[in-house]
Amino acid sequence: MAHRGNPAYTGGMKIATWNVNSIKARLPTVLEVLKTIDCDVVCLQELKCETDAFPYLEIEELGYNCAVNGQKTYNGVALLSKFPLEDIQKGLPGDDGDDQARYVEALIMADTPVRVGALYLPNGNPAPGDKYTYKLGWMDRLAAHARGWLKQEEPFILAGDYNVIPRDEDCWDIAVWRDDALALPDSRAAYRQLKWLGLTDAYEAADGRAHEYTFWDYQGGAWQKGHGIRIDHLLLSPQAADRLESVDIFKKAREMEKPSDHVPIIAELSD
DNA sequence: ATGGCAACCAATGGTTGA
Repeated sequence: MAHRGNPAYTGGMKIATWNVNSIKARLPTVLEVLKTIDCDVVCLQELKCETDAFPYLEIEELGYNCAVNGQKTYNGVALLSKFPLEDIQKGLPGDDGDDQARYVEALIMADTPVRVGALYLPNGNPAPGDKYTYKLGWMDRLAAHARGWLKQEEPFILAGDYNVIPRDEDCWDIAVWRDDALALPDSRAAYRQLKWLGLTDAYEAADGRAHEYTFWDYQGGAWQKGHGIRIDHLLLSPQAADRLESVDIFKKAREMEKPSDHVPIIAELSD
């Protein structure tokens, strides 16, 4: 793949997920980051724009095919791929009546095709409440969908903003987060349920260090103080996990001009 | 005691996010 900048490189795949917090407000930053991290597949969340308003031209110019599930003002997800996309599906099965644009998947036609789902899991606050119930229901639907995929025994990846802090050491101060929808026992149990199905958290498998984060609040100088949380994850099927080489959190994105409050997390897979 | 920060839509403030 010449686009990797290494003519001798003939395979593998770099896949990133990043909550951009408005693709319109962030476009110059997004384009610069995408060029820098140079991934084959990118999952974007919180586009905050309708499908037709997605900046297709600018993103396609970087060599990406785009599958977009947009929505006005809120949510919105996109799947970008330098390989052709097939079987594009928007929304999770069982989403009937759910008008929130939080999921898009496609078959990435790499040498070995990989199915990828790009997701923006509900925040769930305040908990308890309707929003928390919606979050847990959404996670159940995601697990049901993953179960169906696992039966195919093919490589697949569910990547996105999960809005779940998996472990105490994935935040700067668990005392602050313990009663938050991102860390409550039911949220963590639902995340563990995904892992018990046989999915692998790429970060935990390839790195696993405590106090490495993907989100820092805009408020209170959280970035400068190191007050972050790890909530953006890539979950890999066994066939994808077998190929996991490394994971990198692109923290540089948080100190750029007009940054998102999230940064990309990147997994590299071998052939 | 409150707002803090950023983006959005709509409207000169309210809502959402995490």
